[in-house]
Amino acid sequence: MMASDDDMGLDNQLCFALYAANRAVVARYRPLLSELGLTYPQYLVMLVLWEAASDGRRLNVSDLGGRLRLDSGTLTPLLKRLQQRGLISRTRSKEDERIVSVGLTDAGKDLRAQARAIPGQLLCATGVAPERLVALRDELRSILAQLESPAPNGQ
Amino acid sequence: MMASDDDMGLDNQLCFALYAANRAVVARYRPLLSELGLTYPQYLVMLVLWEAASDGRRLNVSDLGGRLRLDSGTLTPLLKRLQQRGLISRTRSKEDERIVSVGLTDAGKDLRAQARAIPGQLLCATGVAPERLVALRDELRSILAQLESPAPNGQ
DNA sequence: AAATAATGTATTGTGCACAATCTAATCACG
DNA sequence: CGTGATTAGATTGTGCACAATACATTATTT
Repeated sequence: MMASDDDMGLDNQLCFALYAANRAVVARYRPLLSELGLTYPQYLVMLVLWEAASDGRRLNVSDLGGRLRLDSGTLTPLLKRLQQRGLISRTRSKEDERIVSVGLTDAGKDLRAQARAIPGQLLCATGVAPERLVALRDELRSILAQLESPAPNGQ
Repeated sequence: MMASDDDMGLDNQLCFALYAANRAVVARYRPLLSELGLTYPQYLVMLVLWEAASDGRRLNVSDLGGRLRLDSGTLTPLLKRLQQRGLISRTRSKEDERIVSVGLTDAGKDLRAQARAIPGQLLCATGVAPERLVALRDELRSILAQLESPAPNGQ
């Protein structure tokens, strides 16, 4: 299968669109999250914790990493900052001292109420119909799944 | 217009899909670009420079920033690293000493031949039909344009 | 011409991402 | 038990991103 310059064009255009759109979304969130004292990755961590907390669950660092596809090199300092801000607690498991369990403090739980107002504003800012956003989400998930699957597809 | 929890769901899912898909694409590029001694953002800069060089043009730092939506705080150190690797030249304009003009060295031009092989492999790795990728690109561009437009759309 | 403003880039500081390495704790097995 | 392998996090180092600031150069104003 030959790679043409047209391939190069589409691939590069798609890569840049993905790269730029993601940063544009983050940029739109930034001032809103700044009011909560959160960065965008911190917000994503909080979303996962809020969801788990609604079932009364705590999560390990590796659970968070699995959900967000982030490793300990990213999560450890991020979680320490959330802890310093009093939003989460980090405790070593008594059963297995290697494991660090992460849970929300009362302040962390309370922050959810303020965060509720944010997503609607962003959906609006995209100026795209919800059903197209659903389709977009599904396409991105499909690509994500493909890229995460092993298949380096020799040749 | 009320924001429901469903809104929160879609928005968060879309944000995460965008965030994760972008990083997954970058991760797929990484080993390929590593053979060229480039990072992903450096590769994007080189793409812009390769395109300009085909017309014999040099670009200012602000031109690169406009294309890639990056500011000098990101570009200056990135360009210095490309210069250290001998891929680009950075020269102050004689007419206006504030301006730094960026152009490709011979080594930088030669690297394009090696880079040609890369995009095809990535298109293949997505496992998605080209026409769907075109549609995805256009959706992302549309969102990007909306988010970059001023319209905070009061209320 | 002198003062002021605007422009283009550079610098500094914070916070991701991720590779590579390290450490400590658990597990597997003889 | 003890040895080695595995696992979960933490640490270190590099390179983006971006806000804020600084700096030098050019343009504008008076």
